[in-house]
Amino acid sequence: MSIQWLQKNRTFAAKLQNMFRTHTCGALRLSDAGTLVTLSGWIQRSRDLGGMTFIDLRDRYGITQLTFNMESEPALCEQARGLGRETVIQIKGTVTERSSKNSKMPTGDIEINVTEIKVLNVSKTPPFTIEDNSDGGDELRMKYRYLDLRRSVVRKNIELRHRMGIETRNYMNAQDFLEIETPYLIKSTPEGARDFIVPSRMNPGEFYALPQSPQTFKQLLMVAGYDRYFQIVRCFRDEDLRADRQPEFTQIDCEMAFVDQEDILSTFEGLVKHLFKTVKGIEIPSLPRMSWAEAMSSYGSDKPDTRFGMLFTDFTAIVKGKGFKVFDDAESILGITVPGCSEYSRKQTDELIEFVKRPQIGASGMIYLKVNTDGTYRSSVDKFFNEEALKGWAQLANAKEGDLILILAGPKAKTQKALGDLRLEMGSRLGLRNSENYSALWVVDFPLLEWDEETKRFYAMHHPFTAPKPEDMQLLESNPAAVRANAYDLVINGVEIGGGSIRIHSKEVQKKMFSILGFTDEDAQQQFGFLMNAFEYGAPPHGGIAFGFDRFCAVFGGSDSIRDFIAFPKNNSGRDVMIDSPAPVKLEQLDELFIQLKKPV
RNA sequence: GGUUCGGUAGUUCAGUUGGUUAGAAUACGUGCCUGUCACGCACGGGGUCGCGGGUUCGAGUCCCGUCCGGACCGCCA
Repeated sequence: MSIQWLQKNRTFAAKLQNMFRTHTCGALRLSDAGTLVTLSGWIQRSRDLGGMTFIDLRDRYGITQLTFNMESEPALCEQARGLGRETVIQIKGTVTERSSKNSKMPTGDIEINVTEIKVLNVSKTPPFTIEDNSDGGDELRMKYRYLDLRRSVVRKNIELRHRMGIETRNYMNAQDFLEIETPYLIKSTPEGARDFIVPSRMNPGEFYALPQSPQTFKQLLMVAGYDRYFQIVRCFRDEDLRADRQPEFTQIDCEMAFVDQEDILSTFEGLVKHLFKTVKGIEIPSLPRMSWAEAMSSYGSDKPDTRFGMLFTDFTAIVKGKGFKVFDDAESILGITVPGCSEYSRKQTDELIEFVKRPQIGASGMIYLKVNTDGTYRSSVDKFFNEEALKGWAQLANAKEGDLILILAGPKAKTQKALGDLRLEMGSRLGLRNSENYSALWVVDFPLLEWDEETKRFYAMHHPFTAPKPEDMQLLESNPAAVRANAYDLVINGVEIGGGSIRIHSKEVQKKMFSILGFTDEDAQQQFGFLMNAFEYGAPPHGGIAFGFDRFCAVFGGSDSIRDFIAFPKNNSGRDVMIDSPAPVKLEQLDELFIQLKKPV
């Protein structure tokens, strides 16, 4: 698919010819036999058979086999034998049909009978092999990322990212969106993630911040009348990292004016479908919508993996108060029905108990019910519940003979999360999370606010510019926690790919929002006065969405980690091990910035 | 801030209950080989077992500390 896409979209091959090459290493076919060609590339590997030597010459486009014959060209053959891996060479020769073809290679029908070799640059022996199954570990591959990028598996990811970017721009352009750049040196704001800060030499003691997103700027563009904006833009967050989180990452950032939630969802459902179709060649059905409340109660997550079932069953009503203390003390008793696993051994169920008790999951235990194929029931709480009670559980959970019911009990939110993790684990164990299958949906009707016990205040679940649903507006004073927002997330295969909302466009509502979030009027004015003032000059109703571009690419590439979709990513500790950053700076540099370190490092 | 797994040849890894000279594969070097394509065969070089301390007659192996890397929790509007 990658090659087809490139052929369809490039005119490069025709323009390629120059002194270094007439063709790429992926271009030649049997129909080119007899042509005199010049190729340049890297030596992937050579095979010396004594009488003759084969070299695999590699570039971005593929691999072409070169042959050297001891009988006809002994000097050239000797020279070829002496060339090490990753040497850069330029050769001239004739395209020849192979006597033994290799059907595994696109160029496998031909080889180049070489008449001239020019070594353009030699290479040290690379620290790991430049192959699909490289022998290099992650750390080494990152240190020599320029070598890692030569591997076709990584290159395909980078190409995928390029196609995603181009097709995004194609779609957005066709929909009359303008791509507009916004500044990277902006101002630190208290809400949300920690900012990366940048000292200002010309304004001693003052600092820029790198944007976590262009949020306020895109809203100001709406006020300015640029009613369809997008940008593929770098964003920065100084928080701890994960396989799917980098300190700098890329968003497809979008905003529209004179729209409601429906308009936004349908516009960007179009983008999602366009990308699936043009990049993956898949026609996906219309995206289902699920309320946040349903996602939490049925999947225990606001980003449900809907590639498989195992929805939650709430057992609380039928098992609580029957004399089993664990259940009687629990706020919520929830379970999933795992199909076809009633034969699980004691060892296997113990393993699952171990799994849910890990501190990261945090359940205090797990109860199971095996609905055996002979119609009997076997549970870990047989002492407390008779056969008839267990039968009731199975009925409630819609369990068939041969199924295994796994039940967790405890505080509601914690139990939902733990069971959600267990559900994903069971999905993985049963092979139901194939990265080639796609299940995308919108999660809608998020709560506007989230209460934080530690700081005893509300936080915006999405961000403080999100508009409450008009019908919930009256609850804003009386019961803020119950207010739902016109906010939505795009979820694909259990990964949060995008999120957005309808924004507040009235100064009064925005002021009220800040006051609920604990801002004084002065703070709000100081931090976000520029936005609220702008709202006084005819701000249109507007809303938008942003997609995590790296994650989008990773999901399309079938990977959990975004690192291989970023040319030069950082490691778990935010370090670039190739250039060795971050790094100390000279004292003179700090002096210029009027910065003094607490302790000399 | 926390949990957890790992660090041994250039590289990926094995190394049993603490016990003789730390192994394999691959890469690298040398030689042989005319249809290979992960070519094959033979030979060879290659080690501060992350670092520091401790226990012990004896530590790659056990203990403590520390550094580095991976995954995760907290965090990430």
